Amino acid sequence: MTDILEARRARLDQWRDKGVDPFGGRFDRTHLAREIKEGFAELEGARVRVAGRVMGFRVHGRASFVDLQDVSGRVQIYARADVLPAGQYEDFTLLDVGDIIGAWGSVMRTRRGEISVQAEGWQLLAKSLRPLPEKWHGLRDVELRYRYRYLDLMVNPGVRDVFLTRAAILRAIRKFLDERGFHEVETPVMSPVAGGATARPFITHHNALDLDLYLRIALELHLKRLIVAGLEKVYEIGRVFRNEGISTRHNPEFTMLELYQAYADYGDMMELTEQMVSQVAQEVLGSTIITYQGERIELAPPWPRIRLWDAVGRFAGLGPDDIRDDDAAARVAAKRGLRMDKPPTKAGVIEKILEEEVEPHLVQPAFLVDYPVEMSPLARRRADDPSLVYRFEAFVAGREIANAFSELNDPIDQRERFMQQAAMRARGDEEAHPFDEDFLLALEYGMPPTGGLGVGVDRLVMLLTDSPSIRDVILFPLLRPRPPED
RNA sequence: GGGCCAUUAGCUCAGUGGUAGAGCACCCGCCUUUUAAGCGGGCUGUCGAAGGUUCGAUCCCUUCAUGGCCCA
Repeated sequence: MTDILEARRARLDQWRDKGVDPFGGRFDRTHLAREIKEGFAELEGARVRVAGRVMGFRVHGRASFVDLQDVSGRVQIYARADVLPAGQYEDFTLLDVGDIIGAWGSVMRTRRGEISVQAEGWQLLAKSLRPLPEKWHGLRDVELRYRYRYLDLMVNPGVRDVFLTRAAILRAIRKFLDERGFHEVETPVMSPVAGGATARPFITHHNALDLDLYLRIALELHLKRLIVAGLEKVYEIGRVFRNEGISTRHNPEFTMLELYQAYADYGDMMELTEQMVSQVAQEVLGSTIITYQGERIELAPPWPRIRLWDAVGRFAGLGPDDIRDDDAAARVAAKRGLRMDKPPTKAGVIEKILEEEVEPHLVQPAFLVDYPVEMSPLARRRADDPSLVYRFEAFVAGREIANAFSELNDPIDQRERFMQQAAMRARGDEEAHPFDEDFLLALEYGMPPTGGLGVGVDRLVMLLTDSPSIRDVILFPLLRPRPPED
């Protein structure tokens, strides 16, 4: 190991001795690798300037080949001693795999048909002092892939595609919403109360104010204040933080999209959701039909609306009367042997049954609608059945990808809901929604009827990139820190 | 939190109760259309950590660490 590092350092000194700065300045580039390959018919013979990392290096005596990788892909550099200016070929053979260079010359095709740039000159832009992972197998070790993601991206081509697709998805979402008159806003990450969802927050501390603050677990309550303010159509795409376990579906920090539309309701949100997801897929993948982990899924609207109690009845054989209140719920949980990690309240047991017995059946897109009020402290009650709220969750491939409701704008009902949640917290449910007096104050000024929607962006990206783990779509997933060894 | 699995060279992986291996990478030489270039020669180790069993442990046992998968 140290041999390789020493050899690279020696090479570095060699460049310096030659008067070459091994960490050069800017380089004017005219073409990306892909542009040269795709435009070869017009570019053949033309002079181009390319830059990138040396990923392969084949020396044949007085001629050499380099595979140069830039963000778009790879193009070969063909260097000949009798074409390059005096001395430059000899220097070229001193390159190492991993070095970053710029080169210029004419576009040509080799005898074997490889589109190449025949170098007429080149320069070193950055010396690499460490060996790259194995060129054929790439970086396989999952821990190393996450820990040294830059190497993963460098040598495993599919990984880069996933993250470029992620960027395209975010672009498509913003375009979709901007075209519909939504305003993108930014709200606090740190605040004295972490509400808008049921989850345990992270806590931090502001020194000058001597104040404990929570990292947000949702965007909801600040965005609704903006609806009170009259912005009418707002959205935020931002990081939220939940202090829970790590799994293939959970990372402690992840990205949520939330949007709120004044004078709309959850029915409008359903239409928006199915349109947005299918249009984003069409724009990014060129189709509304996707394959996720071997399942063929059609995302085009309309998606079926299934009442929650119908789904629970069909898949679990239970009705509202079986889980009428907390005591009944506890009996069902005991009878079914449900392993509850929270107290077996009505909300908790229904959530568990959905998770275990209903959601796995929802492979094709579907909306589960009309949730019990106990599960939804921020949603408006149904006019025809006050035990239910106007809420839906959208499922694709057995996973929740969106959650939405007609927002509760009655400050008196909202206060009662917060009090119910406080009671649940007193009974030991650490995830119950906190009481937020400041939010109630905003509601008391009057919030128009509003439809709100939350989308788990990482899960959407997983779906559209056929990724089995959330860590495959998060660039730097949380790992225990480990000091680098040398 | 529980179960199972993994951890051997920079990377990808074999392997054995008796002085540790391959390919890639790296170093030297040859080679002017190669592309997992080729040919010849060479170098590469705290076998995750600690303790135990043993004449002897990378291998067997225990604990721990990190990670993965499954369960909760």
